[in-house]
Amino acid sequence: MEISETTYLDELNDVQRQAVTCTEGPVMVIAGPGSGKTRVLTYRIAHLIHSQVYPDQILSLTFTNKAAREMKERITKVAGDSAQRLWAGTFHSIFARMLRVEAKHLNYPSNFTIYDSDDSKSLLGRIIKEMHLDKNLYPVNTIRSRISSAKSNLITPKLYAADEELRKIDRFQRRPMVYAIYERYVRQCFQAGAMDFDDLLYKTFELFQKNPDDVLGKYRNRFRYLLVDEFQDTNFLQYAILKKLIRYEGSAKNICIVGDDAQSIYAFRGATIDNILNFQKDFPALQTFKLEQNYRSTHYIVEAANQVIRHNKKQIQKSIWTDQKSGQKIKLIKTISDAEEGRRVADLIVEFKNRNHVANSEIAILYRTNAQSRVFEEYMRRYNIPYRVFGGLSFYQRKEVKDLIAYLRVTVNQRDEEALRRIINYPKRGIGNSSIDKFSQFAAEQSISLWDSFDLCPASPRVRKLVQQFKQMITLFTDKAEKYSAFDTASYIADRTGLVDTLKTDNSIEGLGRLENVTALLDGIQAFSEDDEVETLLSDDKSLSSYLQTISLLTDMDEKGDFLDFVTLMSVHAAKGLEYDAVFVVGLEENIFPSFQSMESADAIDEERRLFYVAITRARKLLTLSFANSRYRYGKMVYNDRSRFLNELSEDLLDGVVPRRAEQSRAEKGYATVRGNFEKKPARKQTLVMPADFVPATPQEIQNGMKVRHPRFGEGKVINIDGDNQSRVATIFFPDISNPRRRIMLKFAKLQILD
DNA sequence: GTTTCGCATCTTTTT
DNA sequence: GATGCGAAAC
Repeated sequence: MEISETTYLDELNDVQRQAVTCTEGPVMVIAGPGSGKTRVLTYRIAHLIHSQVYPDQILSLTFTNKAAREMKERITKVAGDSAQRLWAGTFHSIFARMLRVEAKHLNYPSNFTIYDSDDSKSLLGRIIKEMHLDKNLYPVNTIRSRISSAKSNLITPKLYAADEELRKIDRFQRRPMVYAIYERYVRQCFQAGAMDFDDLLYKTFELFQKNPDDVLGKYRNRFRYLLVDEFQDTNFLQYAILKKLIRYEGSAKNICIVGDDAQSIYAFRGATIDNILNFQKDFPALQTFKLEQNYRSTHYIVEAANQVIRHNKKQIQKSIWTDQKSGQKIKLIKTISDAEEGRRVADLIVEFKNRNHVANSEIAILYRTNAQSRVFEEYMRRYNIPYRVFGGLSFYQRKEVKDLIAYLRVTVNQRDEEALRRIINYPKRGIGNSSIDKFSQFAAEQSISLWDSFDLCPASPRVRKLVQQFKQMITLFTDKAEKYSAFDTASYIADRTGLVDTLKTDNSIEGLGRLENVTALLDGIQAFSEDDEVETLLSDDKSLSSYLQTISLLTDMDEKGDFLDFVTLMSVHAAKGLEYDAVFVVGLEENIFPSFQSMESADAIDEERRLFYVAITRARKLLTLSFANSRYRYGKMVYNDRSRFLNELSEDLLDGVVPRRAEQSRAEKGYATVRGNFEKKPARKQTLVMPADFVPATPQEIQNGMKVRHPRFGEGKVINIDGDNQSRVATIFFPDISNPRRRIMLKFAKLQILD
């Protein structure tokens, strides 16, 4: 049953209605928190369908599966079942779906494997090892993000190798071989018939670039209307793909982007605000709408959000307001320890529930890092409050689940080296590391896959026999997968490999849990195989290969369980787009929120502030902020000052306040502020505090022999200068640190001249 | 080839 | 505090 047009348009305010009905040409909607953004997006799509646009001509891109699913559901309510044919999904899932169809244009198999970040990391680790590079100089995480950002900026290995700027930075960081690692990583992924998360975007661009007529043309014709949610979180590559699809000669340029620069919290992984700025240039006929009325939160909460975000200079001008009552003041809680913080929050949750009779599902605890969840879990258990932790280890990342999935992956794609290595000797079958290394080396020399080396590489009769047995088993699985359903194949594999039997012999509590997880995985596969309701990447494709591609893009946010009543525990990042009656933002301390990694750059602090802005605007009625004087980190006690963000709130909004001035900072009292445990010197001079009016010296100002101060390393003396202009590098001696001779690239350093 | 133990590192945030 | 890796023992 559909709702008539007049009805749904009546549910919108003036600006919202304009944003919905202005369907032709480029449109930008700047949407403050709680301003009805989702409503605008869904009604806009519904309106298009009402205006005789076919649902499958509409492409709607979001960042999470959950957002996409909700949107589809809501549109179906307004526009009827035909909305199911809408193309709505995450960038990654929509493009994976296209790539599956178009794989042959890229010389990839359509059942290509999607490498998750663990796969990428283990592949990179192996490459670094094989190249005999020092893993301390080449940490996988750093290398991975370097490669990821190269891909996100459309820099191929070739371009990377030729890019003097990039190479110079790498050399400066004593990692001159990054380009070679990148080249090899890309080659191995291709060899394995695998794409990583970035490839799903990168290869889509490449696909469009290389096949402008037959492929790109097809999708241009199909998608007449584009919608992009959370546009502030798109990166260069995502925007490049969007432009391919919509910005061409003769295009109607029906693209609608929705976003909020104040909620941009993914700059760390390449999202760039430039996209919003460029959008106005790339689409001159742009019409802009600003949604500024907040319908979600009480006045106090909206005001707090405004006060905080005001400290960020770079912003699109807008003023968020609400006509709601003041509501309850914001609770501010100070505790002596992290455990105490857990207890107080649990107390308040009980109190809030008793007083207001709200469901658990209306309550959320939000923290900066997933590791902070532990104390809260403990107290939720102790108080018998049902809760659920999102983030952290997801279901599909658990060892036993990954093992079975690895078998399935190899069954579908034998070249999938990450999966193959995981299971070739699990359960134990006598094929150890030295044998695998031999095969692997041979494979590299011959440029063939590890799997193919099993037949070609010379080996002892014993190893040969074992490997052939393994190979036959997998081939048998592959045959099964072609004849039987994904579920039948998977159960057969779980049985035949002895995975389930191994787990059954373990009667410990954890062992039982593991068995349960494998059973749950099999249940999931069954649901996928047999249940039409379960969403798949390609709606009609129930193959094992389709299953694997589908789950590799799921996160535990996407698990069901909406019907259960639990308190939500999650990171602030994960909470974006969600809302709750009562929100507890915890751990508001320097070095945590804002994170210590952000301390040295003003831009990073601004991003932390936007993150805090996102956190507080999740609350509808009650917002509670808390911080602890001490907490355990890596099993060590650390002491942090209250977060600077708390000082950006005016006292008249706060309740239960610790008077700010009375709360003398530890640094003022002369204590050394312990920042994690990475610098072990206990009584370090307070060189970390830079004067408020501090302006960093320009690279040219720094001269040999000068005394300078570095925000992290303290005072030091310049003992050498080399390079010029942009690549001017100083060698500075910092007596206060463990490794006192440092080479500092002046372009990046924030030095203060002391002479 | 397999197991065990000690050590280092980890924690930012996610598709 | 947990995990994962490498060296050394088995």
